[in-house]
Amino acid sequence: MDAKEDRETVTEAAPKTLSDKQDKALDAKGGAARGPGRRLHGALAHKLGTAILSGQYVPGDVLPGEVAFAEELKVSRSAYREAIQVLTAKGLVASRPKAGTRVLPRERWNLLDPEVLAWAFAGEPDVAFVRDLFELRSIIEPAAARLAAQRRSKDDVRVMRDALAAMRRHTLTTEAGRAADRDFHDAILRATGNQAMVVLSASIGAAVHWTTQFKQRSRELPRNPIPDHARVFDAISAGDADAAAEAMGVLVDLALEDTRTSMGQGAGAA
Amino acid sequence: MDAKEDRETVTEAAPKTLSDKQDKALDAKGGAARGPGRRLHGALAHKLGTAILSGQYVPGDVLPGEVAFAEELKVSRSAYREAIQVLTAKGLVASRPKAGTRVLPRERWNLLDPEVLAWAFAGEPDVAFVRDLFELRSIIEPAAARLAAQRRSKDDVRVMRDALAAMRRHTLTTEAGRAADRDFHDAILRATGNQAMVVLSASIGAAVHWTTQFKQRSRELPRNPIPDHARVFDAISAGDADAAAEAMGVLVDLALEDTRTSMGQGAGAA
DNA sequence: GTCTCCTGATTTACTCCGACATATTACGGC
DNA sequence: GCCGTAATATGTCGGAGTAAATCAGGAGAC
Repeated sequence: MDAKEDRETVTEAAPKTLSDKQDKALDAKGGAARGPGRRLHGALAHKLGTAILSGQYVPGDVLPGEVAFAEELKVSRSAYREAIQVLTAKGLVASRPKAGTRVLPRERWNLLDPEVLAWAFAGEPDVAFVRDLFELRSIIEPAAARLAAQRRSKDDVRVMRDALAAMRRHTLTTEAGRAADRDFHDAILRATGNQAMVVLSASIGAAVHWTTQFKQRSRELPRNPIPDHARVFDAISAGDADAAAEAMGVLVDLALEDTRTSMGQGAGAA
Repeated sequence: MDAKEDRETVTEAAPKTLSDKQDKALDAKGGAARGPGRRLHGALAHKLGTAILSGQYVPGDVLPGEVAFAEELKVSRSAYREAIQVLTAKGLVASRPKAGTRVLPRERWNLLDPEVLAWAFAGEPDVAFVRDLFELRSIIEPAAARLAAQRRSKDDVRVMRDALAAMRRHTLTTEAGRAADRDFHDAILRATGNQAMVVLSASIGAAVHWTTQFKQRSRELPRNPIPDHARVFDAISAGDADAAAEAMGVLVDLALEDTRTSMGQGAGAA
């Protein structure tokens, strides 16, 4: 019937046919919505993960017992336990018989896990953490650009060129433009031929994605980011390692500056 | 009575009082042993994780159905599912109703997760991957040393001095010495005051730990690593950022060289 | 008299089981 | 060729029983 109309909304598959009981229970608690492809335990993990990342539970806190908490959340123990296993796998909590499930110290958290990163940015982001991420980015990306300039294949260059063109067409104000931005940086990391770099790319890309959203939130971008990207592309394309590293360094610094001023509206960042 | 005698076997706490049925089932499959603090689903996740990391299952492969596989592994469906949730959280697999559980492409794997890293080094390590990790290390650690030189507190310096002293006492041939080595590098990462760095420290530290074991496996260390570390310490202690970065660069390069020659015995590394 | 070590009881997570609900794929009818 | 229907595997549920770690109590040594 109207299934076709729903399809026409394209892109992200909207939550459609849902079980009534479970979602009401979660929605009632103000928690994460559940959609297709998003199982109950996944939504639970999201809910609990954001609660921990937002400081609602601090390291050392011990969660209520399985039976009590599962009942409070209106889910079965199975679903609750599976959610806890997810959090355990990401280093957020640890459970032991008799001792209960307690939140681990922050340094045990896998903060570079893309999902944890998403949880960290679900609420108001920690300004200090964003600064740390950009600092990491300012170390990784110039080095990656240097390696990419030395090792890039024709195919890598083509992908980067396409991404750059897409960035020109749409701008960073559109989702398509931001996706192109991610593709551009991702292509550079991949061109290094280093698996570890590619994995970090997923994390850093996620972080950039979230911070970019915050930039957009406050006002129009004051500066055109295309020339910076073009300089990086030209250097990598020409195989000039030093120039690539330097251009990328400039790009990241400027991005950090933009983000800082956008976010600093609330907090007094120097 | 004889409990004391058991203690005298020292080092690794041997699995002692165990449930009989489960462990026999796992041992029979040649799988991961289960000990205190190691739950059944954790052991299962380890077993399946190593199977995936070792290439026993390749991306795109679909695992047997829940009921069939759980029965084959001699565990309940609950325990099996919880193990799968762990693998899902680390990006190794994804399950969908009717479609089954399939192994995701490598770029989706959270290779920087300490546990995944451990699984990767459980069997014969991939030489290319070790090279990638050292390349990442050669980017991160010098930059971290630079930041540490600028920001280190008195306390940081003290921890580093203690670790260095411990390295001198025990050598890298003992476990205590290797722990001191980890502490030293960890202290540097922490001294940067950057959370993201500290998290990476856990990953890189794990990687270094595993590769160091491989170095030990082949032969005595040909070179004394203390002077390299001492140079780094002196530079950081003196607050000389450039010297710290340079000394750390040398240290990592030499470590890579040692590892390469040790591992290259089998594979023909240039 | 105080402290340490051992032993036990209790609480909690862990594991297992069997059933039902739901989502997705694949087949067959229109 | 499109749409509805049925089959199948994952997802969710609730409860029962097991194993393990912590806390409290008591016996022994200093």
